[in-house]
Amino acid sequence: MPELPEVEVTRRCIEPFLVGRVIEAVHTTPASYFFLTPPGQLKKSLPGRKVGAVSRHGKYLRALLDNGQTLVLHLGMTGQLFSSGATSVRLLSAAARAALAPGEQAAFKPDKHTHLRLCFADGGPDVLFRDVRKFGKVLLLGVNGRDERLERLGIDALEASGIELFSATRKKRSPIKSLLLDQSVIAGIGNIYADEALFLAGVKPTRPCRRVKSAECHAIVAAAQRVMLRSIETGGSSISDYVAPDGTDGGYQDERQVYAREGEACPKCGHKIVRVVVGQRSSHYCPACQK
DNA sequence: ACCGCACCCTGAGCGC
DNA sequence: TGCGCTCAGGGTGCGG
Repeated sequence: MPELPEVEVTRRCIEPFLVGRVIEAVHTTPASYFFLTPPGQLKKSLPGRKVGAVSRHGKYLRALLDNGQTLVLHLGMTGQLFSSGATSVRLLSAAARAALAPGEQAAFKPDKHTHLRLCFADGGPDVLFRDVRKFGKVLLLGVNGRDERLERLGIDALEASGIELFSATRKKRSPIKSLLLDQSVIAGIGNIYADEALFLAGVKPTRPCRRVKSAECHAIVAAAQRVMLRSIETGGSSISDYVAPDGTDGGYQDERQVYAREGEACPKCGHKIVRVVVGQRSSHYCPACQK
């Protein structure tokens, strides 16, 4: 599931396939809530546009266009952004995977889940946006276009300090885990990195915000940044459907301490990792190390 | 005002 | 073998 590190890895990988290229044609699936900007409008507005910088805020990607418009992408739960040259069995359906000989890699062919496909005037590789569960988003912002969901975002998690988190805890009663997932406070932290950060900081996910001390907030944010930077280095977490744009798997899932390790031994003390539900999300922690 | 929860979607995995 | 149920979860929006 793409969180900040996976989105950043995606940004770095897809940037060379976007920057400086002129869009020639746009292919999409039919209109759905996936398209905040209707497909018809994308097909009308995007051709002829040259792509400039590709940036990221939280889990959102933004591609600046030469006319001042911005193409905004959110990978949602299962979004995959990659170039047409990528090969990976992870990009294929289970049925297509089963048909492959062991070890064989096949080039990806656009399927019913490939909601956006950008073709370029230079005739080089296409850029594809595939999303099985359609929780992702595509939005074309006008020159001075504003979007509430983007303006609501808090400071990017890599730029944050404990101060933003601590000041938010003073106003809330909810569990600290829920606050970490609140994108309007700190943007980019998702379920995996929230659990990992709370483990490293020794704070139980269910602890009410008001009972989290300032020093603990600093520790949580520092830990979140540490695990996310490390995850970016290793190519992100390839749990669920995430795959980097070059078709490779990330490596961070192998470094998880607690996430999806219910019943396993805590790496610090050997206690069994426990799973509870906090704010409709499964949360994993060590009952001995996290108070 | 704040918080919990349903909902959007599809495929994997499991039990019968 | 095959069907049907459950679960996963980011973000939004509603209702208590």
